[in-house]
Amino acid sequence: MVSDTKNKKLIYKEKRRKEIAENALDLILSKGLSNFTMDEVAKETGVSKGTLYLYFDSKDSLIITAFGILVERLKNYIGKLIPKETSKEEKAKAIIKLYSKIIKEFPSDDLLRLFEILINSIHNKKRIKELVELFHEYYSQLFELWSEFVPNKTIAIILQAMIDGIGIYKSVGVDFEEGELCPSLEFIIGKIIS
Amino acid sequence: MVSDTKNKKLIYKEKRRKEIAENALDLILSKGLSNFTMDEVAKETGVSKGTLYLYFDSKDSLIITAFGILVERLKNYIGKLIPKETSKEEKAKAIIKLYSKIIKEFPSDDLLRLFEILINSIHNKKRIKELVELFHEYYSQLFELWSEFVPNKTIAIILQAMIDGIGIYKSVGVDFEEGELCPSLEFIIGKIIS
Amino acid sequence: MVSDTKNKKLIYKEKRRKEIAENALDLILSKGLSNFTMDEVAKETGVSKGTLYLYFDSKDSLIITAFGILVERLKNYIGKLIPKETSKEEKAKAIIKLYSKIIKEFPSDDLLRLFEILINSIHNKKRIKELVELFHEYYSQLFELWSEFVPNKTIAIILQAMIDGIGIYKSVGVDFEEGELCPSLEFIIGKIIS
Amino acid sequence: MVSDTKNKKLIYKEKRRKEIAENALDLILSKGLSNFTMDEVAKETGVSKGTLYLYFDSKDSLIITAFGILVERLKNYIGKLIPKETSKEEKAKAIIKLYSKIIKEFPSDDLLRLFEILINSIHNKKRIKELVELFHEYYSQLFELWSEFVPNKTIAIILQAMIDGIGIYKSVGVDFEEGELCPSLEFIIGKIIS
DNA sequence: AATGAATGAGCGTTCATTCAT
DNA sequence: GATGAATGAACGCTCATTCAT
Repeated sequence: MVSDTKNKKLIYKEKRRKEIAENALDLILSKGLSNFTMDEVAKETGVSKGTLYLYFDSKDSLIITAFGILVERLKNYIGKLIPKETSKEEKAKAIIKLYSKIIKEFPSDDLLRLFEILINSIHNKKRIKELVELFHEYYSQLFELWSEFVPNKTIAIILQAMIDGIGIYKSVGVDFEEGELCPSLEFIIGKIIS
Repeated sequence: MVSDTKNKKLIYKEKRRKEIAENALDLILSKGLSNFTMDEVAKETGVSKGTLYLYFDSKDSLIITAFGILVERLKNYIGKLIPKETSKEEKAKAIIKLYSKIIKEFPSDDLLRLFEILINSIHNKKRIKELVELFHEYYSQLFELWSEFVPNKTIAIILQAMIDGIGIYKSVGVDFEEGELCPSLEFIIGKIIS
Repeated sequence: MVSDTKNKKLIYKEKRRKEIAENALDLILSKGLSNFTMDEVAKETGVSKGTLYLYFDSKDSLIITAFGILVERLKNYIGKLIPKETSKEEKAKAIIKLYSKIIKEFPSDDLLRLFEILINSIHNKKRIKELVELFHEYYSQLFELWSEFVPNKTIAIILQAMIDGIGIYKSVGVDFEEGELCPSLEFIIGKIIS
Repeated sequence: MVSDTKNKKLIYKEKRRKEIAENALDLILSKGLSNFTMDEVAKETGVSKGTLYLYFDSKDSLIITAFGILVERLKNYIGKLIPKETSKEEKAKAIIKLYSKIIKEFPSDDLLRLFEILINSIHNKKRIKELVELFHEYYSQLFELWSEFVPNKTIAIILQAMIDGIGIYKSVGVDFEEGELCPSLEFIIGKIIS
């Protein structure tokens, strides 16, 4: 019984933690990593600022948890889009379609903020270590996607880097010929997985 | 004579401006955009904080100037490596070699910080506008490199995005098989410009 | 009960706000509007500077609140002195006496500072708007005093302007024949309300 | 000869001093006493900031000199308007007209700034002493104007205080019935000098 | 467990004044 | 005599973190 109560409490606490982190993430996504404050997180969650420190040691650890949620979101987003086709040819087509879709929807603040958080944390040893671990969860899923079509994992990673590079380029104002982007992407991917 | 003295002063002033901006850039590169302060720039340059404002209107304009220097650095770095070969075939080989070199030297904090500054400035309308203009100077040079080998400019941009994407990936801790990276890159570029 | 606690807190908070504003007012009165700093207000109140900003959005809003207290003080001061006589003749005499008293007590820094704050805020659109609203509370009370004896409101205002003008003159060092001031005032008022 | 050169220099220096002070005054009139800077004075005069300190010991002494010029200006303005009529009756009418004119032209920033400078200097012992001396030059001229029509000097001062009070009231936003102001003023003055 | 008042170190910026040239 | 670069103390304001209740 006692352990039941304890369990309930733990579950409640975990729920609360997540709620806070989600609000933090929303703020990070909308205002940028270095423009969001603990005050706002507290206000958004409807608790006092002190309460945040019952669930998180520091702003840093809140950022890390928020980052984890972002990674989870992106994983789910991609997961749903991953082609289930069995024939290799159809799968190839589906992948091209998938990435065209992703790219079309850029600038996705989500992806950009993911890199913002990562890049901004490079001088924070402790933080970057934890973030990179979470980030791995996200990209390893993507690399697998390519694995069937390319000679080795490194090429898979490079292709994924290309996609993210395009996203960042779009976000920071590189001017793509809007109509040319998807066909060009298809052209490139086609060449490689052929 | 008078104009000589004036000229000397202007040159001196310009030199001072650059000195400050370079110190600012160093600090940005070493501590990150959101961790560097005017106090530190002053200390590093050996002047008082007030002096900085004789040369720059605001922290923002100092950041923009520092960014300009960074862009210039990257341009020079690339400029020196750009192949002068005339035969198309040799040029192709040279490009592959060039990018292998660039990638090998990553994680170059320079490139990463360039994107950090850009990404972090997205919520600052005035600043991002000026940064993007400077950024254009950098990447347009690169796009030209590819133009001979690809059907359109967009593909050139995508290839460059891929290179930058790899740089960012390396910087944030994606683990490339060190030995595989360059050959893989060559494989991809080869496929595309073939 | 809950609402009781809440109430207590609100009252406490309001008390604190007032305490801060009163200290600010004291400083304004003693050092002048453009010489008082948030640091001093904090020190005087015995709190940290940051705390001030829990109670006031800005220095401006603190000034406005302090000004409100000053207006209130002046209103109370005048309120107590306002004649309750019913016969018009007696009331006239009482008014003359009232103003003689006010003038005798000059230079009242209070009144002078009231105008200092107003005059110094003329280039601050937002602030002056709020100050003038508060100022109205003060002088409309005074104008009524005269209304019974003069043909129109404008004359009432002018008479009040005269009183304030004398106050300012005394404060800035115009040398009145001390013994002549009150009789002269009585002479003038007598002429007008006759 | 030597003394001639010296003289010339002195004259030149005095001219320069005045030029600087006039620019300072213009800035004070347009931006307010606590909003003008030595930088702006230098820029406006076309000299370096350091040069200002060859002509003035401090910002304070520049303010005092500028104040003197303002007083001079007001004296000239009034001087020109002072009635030269010989018959007492005509002179009375002329005075009423004169003050109607002055009041109509309010809010004259000039007069308001005169009081702003005075009021703001009350906590600056050295400065206020010098200002008051200059101020006397201005108002003593005005008091004489009334002297013929009133029983004593104090009443003359009070009437002048009334005029200045109206000016200040207008400047800080007291709402006069525009059409009523001059007739009311005439009514009051008429009553007193009758 | 939760609060929210309080802190205090730190930030970007301003400006009267000085002084080597 | 004139310069203008440099100073440095001060200012208003912010915010992650703490702690008594």
